[in-house]
Amino acid sequence: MKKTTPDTEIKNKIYNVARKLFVEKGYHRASIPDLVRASGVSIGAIYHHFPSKEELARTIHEDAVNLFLNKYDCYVRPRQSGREKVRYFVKMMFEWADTDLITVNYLLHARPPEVLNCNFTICTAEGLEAVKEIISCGQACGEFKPVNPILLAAMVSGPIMRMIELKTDGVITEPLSNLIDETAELIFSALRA
Amino acid sequence: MKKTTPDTEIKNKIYNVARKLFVEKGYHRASIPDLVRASGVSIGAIYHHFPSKEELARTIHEDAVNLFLNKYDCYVRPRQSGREKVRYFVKMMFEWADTDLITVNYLLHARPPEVLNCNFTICTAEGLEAVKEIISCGQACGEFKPVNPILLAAMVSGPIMRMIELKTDGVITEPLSNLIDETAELIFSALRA
Amino acid sequence: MKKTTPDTEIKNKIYNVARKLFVEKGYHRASIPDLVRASGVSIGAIYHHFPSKEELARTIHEDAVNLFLNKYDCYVRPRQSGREKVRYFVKMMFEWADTDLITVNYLLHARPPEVLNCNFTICTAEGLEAVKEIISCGQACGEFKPVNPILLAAMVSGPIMRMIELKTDGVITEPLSNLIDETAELIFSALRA
Amino acid sequence: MKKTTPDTEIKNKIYNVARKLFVEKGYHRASIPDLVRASGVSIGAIYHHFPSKEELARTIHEDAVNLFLNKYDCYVRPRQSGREKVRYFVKMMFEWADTDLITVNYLLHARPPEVLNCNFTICTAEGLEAVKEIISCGQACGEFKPVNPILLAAMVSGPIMRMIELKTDGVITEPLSNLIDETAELIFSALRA
DNA sequence: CATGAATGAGCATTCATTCAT
DNA sequence: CATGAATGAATGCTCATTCAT
Repeated sequence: MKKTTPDTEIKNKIYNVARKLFVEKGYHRASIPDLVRASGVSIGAIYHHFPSKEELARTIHEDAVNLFLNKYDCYVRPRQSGREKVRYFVKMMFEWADTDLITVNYLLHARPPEVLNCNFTICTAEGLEAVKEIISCGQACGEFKPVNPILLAAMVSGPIMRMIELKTDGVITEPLSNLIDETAELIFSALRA
Repeated sequence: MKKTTPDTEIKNKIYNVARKLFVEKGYHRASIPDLVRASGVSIGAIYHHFPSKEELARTIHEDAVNLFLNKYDCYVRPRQSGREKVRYFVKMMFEWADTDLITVNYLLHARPPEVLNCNFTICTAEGLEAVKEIISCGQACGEFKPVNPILLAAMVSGPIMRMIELKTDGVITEPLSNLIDETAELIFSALRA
Repeated sequence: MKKTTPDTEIKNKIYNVARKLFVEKGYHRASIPDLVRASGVSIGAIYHHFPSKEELARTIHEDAVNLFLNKYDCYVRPRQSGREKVRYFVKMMFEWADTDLITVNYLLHARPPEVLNCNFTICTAEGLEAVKEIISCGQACGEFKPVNPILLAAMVSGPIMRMIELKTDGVITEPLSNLIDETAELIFSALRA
Repeated sequence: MKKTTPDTEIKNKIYNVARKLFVEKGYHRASIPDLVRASGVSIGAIYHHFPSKEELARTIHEDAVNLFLNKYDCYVRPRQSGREKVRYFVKMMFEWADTDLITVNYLLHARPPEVLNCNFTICTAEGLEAVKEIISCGQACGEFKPVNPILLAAMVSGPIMRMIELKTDGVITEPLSNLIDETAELIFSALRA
């Protein structure tokens, strides 16, 4: 994994505050002056560490994607059955959301297409690939229904994303990790052949 | 249903172009000059018909919400079983998305909370109520699993939203209406007791 | 006296509301939309009766000037002595201010130079002439001090304007007409030889 | 005295040009682009140094008020008799007007009430207090007539303001300082018991 | 006569970015 | 490395005015 994450203290400050603001207010409403205010760092310092606001956003985004892919490799890929992969995918996302809702929301909602030229959410590009891999594994061994795989992918990612949104919006108040098994089971009961 | 939709030709032009741009570029990136360019209407005309950009967005948003609620009342509420309600909800959303993807996406993604003071997506506020109504109906008669209703709600709305996103992103190319039965069945198999 | 004052009901409405707003908010802050709001008259009607906002202001201003000159001719000019002229000038202004503070303030403060190309306050142009006439009359017959007439003019107009300002600002609450004799006497005691 | 006056060169430039334009054209007609044109400073620089046009005006205004109050404390307050106070007040204002007509006119005419929330001219608020102090001192020791003090105040401030206006309008061409004694004497002859 | 939709120049302000210190 | 003064394009919006009805 390419390490893009900042290492000096001040760079870290900028990075973290930026991620928070981008999620809270959206990329366009989070201005450099906002960032300066919220971080206590100078304009100059921001432009010293990042070539532009857009590049700062891209860095944050790519780090989140890489984190996602890493987590996926660790948590999900090693599982043998489709059912287990689904369970661990839910577990991975819910625990991550409990730990760092900001990053997860960035991944889900920062709507990079508006900002960057890439178009990534968990179910698009690399994200979509991950979920499709779960599906094709489950379908290959006859564990999942032999229907349109895109549809099954939506059955996996859709509820997970919704749950995280509902957590973010305060509709769900308990930790998502309490709901891992129930959610995974429900999703699995839709997929199972 | 309160009719907020514009009636003069030019007001309509502004309204439609605005909705399109707000979805395509997001509220903040869709500037008034953009709107002027895209619609051929003058700045003054926009402000003659709508008191502000924000109010224009709010009008569009409320119209979409009202449309959703109306459709829900017509399509979904009259169905007797939970299964039928789910099927007609999927049908309603997929056919709507095929007919007017812009409005549906506005509803799903325009993220009005950034802009407006309301916070509505199909699964929040009125939208959430609609889906919860489906769930509680299905649970009341023992048709659906007696688990956390929020979770079941996410199992309904999540996949639908995902499918519409995938259609928007071009991952799905066929009309969503081709996938109504399959999707509804899949969702139902997750919910069923 | 050239009669510029409007005669139709609607023209009158525009005229009176405009004068009020020009004094209250100043010419530049009193917008045509404000005028429409405050008068209930349509934009079109305003432009039907007056060629432009500036011309409307000029009309109002010239009427006020003409009114001033007429009043001067009636009240002040016929007086024989400087003392009487001063007394009647004070009387004229104070009674006018009690009756129609708006017009008087327009005359004093609308600062037409900002707006129009004329530069008139009671003590400039025609206004100045009036006061200078009082002074030269009083000086000619040895009633007033033989000092710089401009200075004496300032001694007449300055206190009168100040009193009207203080009335407008609410510092003086009683009718100015109660103060006519006292004021005139005070001014006269400064001028008298 | 709180020092609000700017200290960097560019801030000074903005400040001085703004004061000049506000007096010449009035607050509302003096636009930021005008300011940019007249000062050679960029828009950004203006907003870097002052949070808004209104705050810029308020700063200028408050500085002028403070300057007035300081001058009053130095020149007028130490005088013992009412006559001397009047003389020094005239002297202070006339010399100030000769030196910096712009600031004095700002104080007299910028009509901040339209803009700001304070309502200060020499004879209102702090200004009025200053003149009233002169009056009450003179009345206390029987030097001035025992009439309505507001009236006496108008006899002091009115002619002074008129003279400065006449100087500004070009009616008076010689330095006002030539007229100090004559003016003070005239005013005093009105006040004296 | 009267209306009000339409126009577009102009305004106050924000913001990403540069660069001299 | 770090600062923050300076820039000016771009934005949302207001307003005097025109003109078809």
